Amino acid sequence: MTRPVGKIRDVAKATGLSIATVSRVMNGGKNVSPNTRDKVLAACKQLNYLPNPAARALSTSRSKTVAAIIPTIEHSIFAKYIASIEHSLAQRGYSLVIAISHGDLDEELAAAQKLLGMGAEAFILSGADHHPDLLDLFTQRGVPHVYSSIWQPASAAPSIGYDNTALARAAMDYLTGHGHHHIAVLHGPLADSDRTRDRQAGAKAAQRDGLTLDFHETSLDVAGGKSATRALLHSADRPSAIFCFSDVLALGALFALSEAGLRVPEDVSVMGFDNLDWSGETAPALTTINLPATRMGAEVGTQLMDHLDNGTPLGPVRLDGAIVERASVAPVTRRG
Amino acid sequence: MTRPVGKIRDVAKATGLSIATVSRVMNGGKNVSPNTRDKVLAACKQLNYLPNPAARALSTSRSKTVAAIIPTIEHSIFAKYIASIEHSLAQRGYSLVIAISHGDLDEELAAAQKLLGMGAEAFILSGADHHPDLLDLFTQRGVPHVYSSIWQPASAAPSIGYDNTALARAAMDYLTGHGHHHIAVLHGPLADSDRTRDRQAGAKAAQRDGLTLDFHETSLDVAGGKSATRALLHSADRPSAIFCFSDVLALGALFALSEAGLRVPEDVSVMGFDNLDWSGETAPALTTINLPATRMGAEVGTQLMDHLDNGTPLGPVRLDGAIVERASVAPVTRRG
DNA sequence: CCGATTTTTGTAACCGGTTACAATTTCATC
DNA sequence: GATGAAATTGTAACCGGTTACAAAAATCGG
Repeated sequence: MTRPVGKIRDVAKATGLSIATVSRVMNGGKNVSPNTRDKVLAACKQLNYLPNPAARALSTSRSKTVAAIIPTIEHSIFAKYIASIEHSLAQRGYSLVIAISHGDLDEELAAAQKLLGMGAEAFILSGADHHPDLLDLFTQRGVPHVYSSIWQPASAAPSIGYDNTALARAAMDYLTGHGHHHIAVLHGPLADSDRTRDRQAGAKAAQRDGLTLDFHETSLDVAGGKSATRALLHSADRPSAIFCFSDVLALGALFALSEAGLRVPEDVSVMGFDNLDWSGETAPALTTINLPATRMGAEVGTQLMDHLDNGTPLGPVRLDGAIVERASVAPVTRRG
Repeated sequence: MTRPVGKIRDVAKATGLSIATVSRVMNGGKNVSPNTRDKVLAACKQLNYLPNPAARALSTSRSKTVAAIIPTIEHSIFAKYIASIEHSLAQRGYSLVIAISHGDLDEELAAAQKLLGMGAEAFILSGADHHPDLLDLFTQRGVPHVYSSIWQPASAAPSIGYDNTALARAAMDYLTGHGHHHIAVLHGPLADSDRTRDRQAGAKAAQRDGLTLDFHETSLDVAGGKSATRALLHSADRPSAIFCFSDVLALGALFALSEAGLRVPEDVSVMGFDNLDWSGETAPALTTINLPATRMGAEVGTQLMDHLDNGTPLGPVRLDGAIVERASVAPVTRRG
C-alpha cells in the first residue's frame, strides 16, 4: 500500500555524506558544519524524507508517546482536559494516545497493557483508585505515571489535580451560608469514581444540626440530573437547594425544574461543579465550581515530559478550584 | 528510568527454544506445537515479557496506529465520534492518535506531518476541505485516508459520513411544512467548515417565494447561539422559527429565549442539528437531526483497518441522518 | 610551519523484533 | 522398517535508524 519512501541511506547517498552525519542533522544538528546541514536539509526535502519513527524508537528506546486513560470523553470536563494535554504534549513533539475505561478498573488494566504494548512511555490516570495489578505492572517496568483530577499528597503515585473534598465542602458552606437548611446532593455512581466519593465526603463534612442532606445517586449525564431532580420534587419536603457534583447534572436539574414550573433561584437554588464552557450561559447562569482543567492538562503534560526528558522527579501538585458565583443560587427566604 | 525488561532472547533462553519460535508464539502461534506454545507462554508471564512495539513496527513496517485530526474535541458531536473510533480500533489492537486543528488548514497540515513522523499509517480527516499540500503529502507517500462527517461521492478521498446538504434541506422542509415563513438560521463560522457551508447550501435550496430566510454566523458554542438569538429578537420582525446548525447553538437559543420570556415552541420554534446525548432532555425537548456519529466512527475504523490489513479498497459510505421530532417545533399559528 | 586542540565526518555495532529458507522431527503408508 | 509428506524448529538476514569511537580536517598558538 504505502509507497516506498526515502530512507536515511538515500539521503546519505544523495549528499555524498555518511548516514551518521545525516542522522546528526536530523537531530538538532549539533557538531555539523552549517554547510553540511544545508546540503542535508535540501536533500531531505528533495526526497521528502521523514525519519522512520519505529527505527528511531528502537535505537533510542524512546517513543515520545504518553497515554491517558479516562473514564469517558463524552459530555463533561474530560474533553477540555484531553485537549489541553494534547496541546501541551504536541509542543514538544510528543503525542497522546487515549483509551477509555468507562470507569471500570479491569477495563483500565486491559487498556494499560495494550497501550504499554504499543510503546506508551508514561501514563495519565484519573483518580487514585486503580487495579492493584496495574500498579504492580507500572512498578515492575518502572513506568512513570500520575493520578489526575484529584489531589492526594500521600497517594501511591503523584497526584496532580484539585482537592475534591475541600471544594465540595466549600460549596456546601456557600450554600448553608446562604441560609439553606435542606440540600439535595446529586451525584454519579459512587462505585465508579473516587472523585465522586471525595466530593461526597466533603459534602458530608458540612453536616451539622439543623441541616438536612439528601444524597441521590444517578447516572452521570443530563438525563440523570433531570430524572433525579424530578423524583425529588415529588417528596413533600422539598429541598431549597440542589447541589450537583457536575454541571451536566445541574443542567438536567435546571430542565427538570423548568418543566415543573419552579423558578431558579427563587424557588430552588442550583449549584454545579466543573464550570464547563456553557455553564455561564444557562438560564439562569449557573453558580458552580471552576475546575482548572486546562492548567491541569498543561501541568500533567510538562511534568511527564520533563521527567522523561531530563529525569526531573514527578511530584504532586494541588491546583486551585474556586466557586464562581452566578445567578442560580440565592439566599433562602422564609416561606410561609 | 524504565527498568530493564525481558526481551525475546531471554524468553528463548529460558525455554531453550529459538527466538523464531518465540516470535511465532507471540503472533498467533500458527505452526507451533501446543506443547511449545504453552512453554513459551509460561516463560513470557514468568519474565513478564511484552514484545517491543518499535522493533516489531520496524521489521513489519506496521505501526497499527491511525490518526484522526479533528477541529475540536470540546462541546459537540466530536467527542462521541472519537470515542466510537477509539472503540472500534481498540477491538483489533489498533490505537488512535488524535490532533486538534482548530478548524485551520495550516494547523491541520502541520499536525499531519507530525503524526506521519510518528508512525500513523492512516488518517481520518473531517470534511473534504484541506490544504493542497496535505493531499500531495498523502498521495506521495501513499497514505490511506478518508474524509468523514461528510458525504461527497466525488471527493478526492473516500468520504464516510452523512449528507449535510440534504439533511439541512430536510430540516427546512420540515419547518416550512409546519407553516414557518420566516426562519432564522444560526451557524458557526462558514470559513472554518465545509460541513457548515453544505448545510447552508441545503437551507438555501429550500428558499422559495414567501419564505424569509435570515442567516446569522456566530461562534460555535452555547454562548454564540445565545447571543445570536438575543440579537435577532431585537429586530421588529421576529422569525417564527430558529434553525441551528448545531444542538450546541440551539441550547444557547433556548436559553436566550427563556431569558426573553418567550415560550418554545408556542412563540418561537427551535430546531437543532446533531442530536447530542442531552438533546432529548432540554425543556422543551429539542427537535433536531440525528447524526450517526457512533456508526460513522465504527465504519471509518473498520474500513481503515480492513484496508491496512487486507488491502480492501476504501470506499465512500453514506450514513443516514434523520429528523427526530420532539417538542421544540410547533406549527405556526396566525398571530393577530 | 608544526604540533596540539577542536571540530567535523565516517565506520560499524546495536536496538529487538520478523520471516524466508533450511534443517530436523513426526507421522502415515506401504 | 523404509519412504515421502507434513509439521515443527532453527539460522541468519533484515527493518532503518542512533551513537560510541576512530579518523580526518580545520583551527590555533607560538
